[in-house]
Amino acid sequence: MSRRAIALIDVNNFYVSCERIFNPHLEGKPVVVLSNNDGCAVARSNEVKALGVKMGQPWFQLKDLARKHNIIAYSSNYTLYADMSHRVMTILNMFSPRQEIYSIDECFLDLTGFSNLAQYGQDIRQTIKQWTGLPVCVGIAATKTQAKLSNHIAKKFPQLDGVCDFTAMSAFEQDIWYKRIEVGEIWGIGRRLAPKLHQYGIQNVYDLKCASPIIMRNKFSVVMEKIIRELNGTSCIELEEVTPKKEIVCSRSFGVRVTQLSELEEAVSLYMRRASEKLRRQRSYAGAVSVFINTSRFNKPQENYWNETTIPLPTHTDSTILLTKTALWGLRRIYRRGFEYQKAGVRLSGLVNAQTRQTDLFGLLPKGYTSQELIEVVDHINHRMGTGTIRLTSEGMQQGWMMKREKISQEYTTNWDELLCVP
DNA sequence: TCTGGGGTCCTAGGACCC
DNA sequence: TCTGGGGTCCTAGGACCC
Repeated sequence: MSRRAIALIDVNNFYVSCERIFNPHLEGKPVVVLSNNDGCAVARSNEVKALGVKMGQPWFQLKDLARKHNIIAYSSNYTLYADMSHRVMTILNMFSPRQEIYSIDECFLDLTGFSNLAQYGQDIRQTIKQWTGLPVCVGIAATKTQAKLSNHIAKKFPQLDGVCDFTAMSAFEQDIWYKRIEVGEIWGIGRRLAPKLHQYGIQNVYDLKCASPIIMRNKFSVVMEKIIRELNGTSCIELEEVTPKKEIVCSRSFGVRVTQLSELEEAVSLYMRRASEKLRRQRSYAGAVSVFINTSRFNKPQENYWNETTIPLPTHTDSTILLTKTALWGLRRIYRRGFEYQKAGVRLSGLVNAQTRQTDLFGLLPKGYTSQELIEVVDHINHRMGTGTIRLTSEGMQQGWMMKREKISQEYTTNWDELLCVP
C-alpha cells in the first residue's frame, strides 16, 4: 500500500485576489478587504502585509497609514467571494476523487497513490490560475497537519514556485524546514498555546515534533497529542468529505447603535430567515433556538450588557415562521431598555436530518406555521427572484440599523445588472 | 466616532440515575 | 463518628480555525 498523501490547496490573499481579477489595475498595489461594517482588515495584499498591517486590525487605526501609502480598501463582497470559491472547488474536485472543502478558500485533496506529486501540484496551480485568475499554493504531505505546514512553506518561500512536497523529502530534510518555522505557525497552536509551549522550551516546529505525545497530552490535552503525532507522520485527523453543520449562526454588528426593541426585532427576524434558509439547504431540522444581543465590548463596564437565551423546541422544525416567532419571544425576554446595542444574532442547534428527526406526534405545532408547501414555494420564489423577495413583515421596511458597506465592488459573476463592462 | 462573522472540539463541573 | 461509586448527559467556558 502506498503512503498516504494529502494536499492542501489555498488561494493566496483570497478576497483581495478576487477583487484584483475584475480590477487588474489593483495588481501590485496595497489593497485590503474590510470585515462587515467596514470594521477590520480581514484580507491583505502582500504590499499591505509588508507595511505591517495585521490581520483583524481596525480600519480607523489604519486611516493615516492608508493615506500615506495609498492603500485601497474594499468592503467585503461575499456574494462575489462565495461564487469564486465555488468555481475553485469545482475545479479542484477534478483532481482527486476525495475532497474536503475546509473553508471558503481552502481544501484538502487525497492524492494517495498518485505519482509525481510536485508536478501534479504545479498542474493544479496552473489550471486554477488559467481558469479563474486566482493564485493558489499547494502543500503535500502524509498528514493534514503536515500538509498545512508545507502549504505555509510554499507561500513563504518563493523559490518553491508555490508547491511544497514533503512526501519527496527525507526526514532529515523535513527537519531542516521544521527548525526554521515558529511553533505558533502550526495548525491548532494559537496565541494562547504558543507562549505556554515557549515556557517548556519549545520554540519551533522541530522542538514540538520531538516532544513526548503522552507527557504533552497530560500537560495540555488530547489535541496537543494529535498534533505531535501528525507532525511525526501518523495520521490522527481524517479527511472529512461531507460534514453537515452541527449548528448554524447568523449575527451582524449594526451600522449604528440600536436602542429600540422594535429595531432589534427586525434584525433578529432577518437573521433568522437567513439561518433557516441555510438550515433547509443542508436538509436539517433544528431542535433549539438561541438569540443573543450585546453592547460594544469597548464600552465602559456600566454601559455593557450581554445576554443569550436558548429555547428548546417542542419538536424539530425548519419553518422560518416558527423559528422566527420563537427567537422573537426569546429576544423580548432578554431585552433591557436603556442600552445601546451593537450586535444581535441567532443560533440554531440540536440539528438533525430527516431520517433521525422526531415528527410532531401530538400536533404541538400550529399547522399554518409549518406547512411544507408554503416553505417550498417561498424558497423557490426567493431562489429565482433573489433572496428576501418574500419575507416576514417582522423584518421591517426601513432597516436603519443595517450594516455599512461603503466601499463594495460589483457582483460581477452573479448579477446581470452588475456584469463587468469592457469599454 | 469607528473595533467581523461563523464555526469546531475539548474539558470541567453539576445534575441525575442506579 | 460514620457519609459510595460509577456512569451519562448537559452546559459553560476556553481554545482553536479561517
